[in-house]
Amino acid sequence: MMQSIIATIDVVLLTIQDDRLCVVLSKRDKEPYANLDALPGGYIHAEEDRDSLDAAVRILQQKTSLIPPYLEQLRTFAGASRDPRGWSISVVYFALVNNDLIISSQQPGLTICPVDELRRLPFDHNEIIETAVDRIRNKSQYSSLPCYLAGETFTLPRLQKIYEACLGEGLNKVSFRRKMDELGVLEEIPGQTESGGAHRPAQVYGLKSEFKNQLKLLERGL
Amino acid sequence: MMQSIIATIDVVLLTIQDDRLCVVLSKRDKEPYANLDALPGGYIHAEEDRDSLDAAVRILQQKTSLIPPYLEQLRTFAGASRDPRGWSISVVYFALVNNDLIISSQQPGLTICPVDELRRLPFDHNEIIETAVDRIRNKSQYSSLPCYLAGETFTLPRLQKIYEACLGEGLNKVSFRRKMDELGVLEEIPGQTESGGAHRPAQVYGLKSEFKNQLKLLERGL
DNA sequence: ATAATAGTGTCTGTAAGACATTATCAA
DNA sequence: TTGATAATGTCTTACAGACACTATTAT
Repeated sequence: MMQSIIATIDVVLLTIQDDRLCVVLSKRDKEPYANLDALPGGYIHAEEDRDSLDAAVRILQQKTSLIPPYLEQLRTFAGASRDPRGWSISVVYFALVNNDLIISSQQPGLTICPVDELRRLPFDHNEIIETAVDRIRNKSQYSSLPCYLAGETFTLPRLQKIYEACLGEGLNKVSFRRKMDELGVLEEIPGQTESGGAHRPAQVYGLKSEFKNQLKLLERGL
Repeated sequence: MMQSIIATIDVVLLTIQDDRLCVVLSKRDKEPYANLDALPGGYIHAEEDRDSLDAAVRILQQKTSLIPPYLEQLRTFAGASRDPRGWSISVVYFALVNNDLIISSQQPGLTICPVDELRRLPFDHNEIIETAVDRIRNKSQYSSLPCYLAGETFTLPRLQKIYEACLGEGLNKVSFRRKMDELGVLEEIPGQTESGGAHRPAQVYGLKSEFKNQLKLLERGL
């Protein structure tokens, strides 16, 4: 005789705030752990979700009012002891979004917290976030992934800060620029510069349209 | 009202046969698709499996009589249309094993098939295997992963063939050996060589014991 | 002018691949 | 000896990081 298994989706939504990698938490409105901050999540709805990606998009939309520019499956966390309701499966998704979009979403109950300053979270959400941070660290080494954190337009110094926040270490400026050039996903926005103080203004770039929905990989890492 | 969701495990068990990357298929003993070859899989048993890894080990043991030296989660495939029984979640694991162990397991109903010669399989198992091949391709570039396909002892030319089968491309011998040296997971077995014909015999190596249960990563890939 | 950061040129050490040479076996 | 593969030495080229220099702004 089979006892029933709870099927849920959780999303690790990452963003950059003050040059730091942060995770977006949502205050839970139901038990268990009502009123505590946790990863945005919810049940899979077999009647309306065609697959788990569908479910992740729906849940993210409900909890954060956002459609992030990047969303992929992270991993599944499943077992008897991770949820007080019983044996549960959580298919976890991993999303990136520019901080400004979160602010402008005006969704109540959201908290943005640096990933290295998290307190104890409900369920196994700390472990899940660790896994997500490992993933972004890894992919940032050889792909255009962090560009999805940067918003529509950005300067190269800004993008380097984002890569550094993702990787958790400083990068060589010359090498970084060579690699971005090699990646070939950026396009200079002609004539547009950003003057951020008493110094030479920086050229503004955007993602080439063909890479807005497609990661580009490097042969050798950064 | 929630309709129930089927929770299963499938395992992509990969091995090397005749210098080719192969997947181990198991003849299904139940409907749907009874008597067809498919990935070894089964229901999660909430009463006896503590988590999904437990379930994968149990199912693999039942279907193949094997405990592979390497087992990790691959990805979850979930949706309404992948299984005729209804909305299903399959948490898929990815395992590596030396071919000799499969032979010696004597388990009936197993087929070993090159991954590039697969016919149409039940469910979304073709897509799942593709994902697994992508994974091994990727990890083989910068880790000791393929060593788990090599058995207890092996020569460097043999290991290079295995890496090449995983990567789907030839490798430079000198670079390969430098990288294996840099990885530092191998130990020469003193005095032991393998004479495979009318030529100089090759030195035999094994995995250092501290790496038998731990992947080692390269800073830069092969 | 000065300070501050953006952006680029150039040098150097390292690492990867290509090639060649030596080693060791069977026939 | 010959042929085959193992194993290693060495050369060349490419690339990553370091450093320095130029560019352009605000004050």
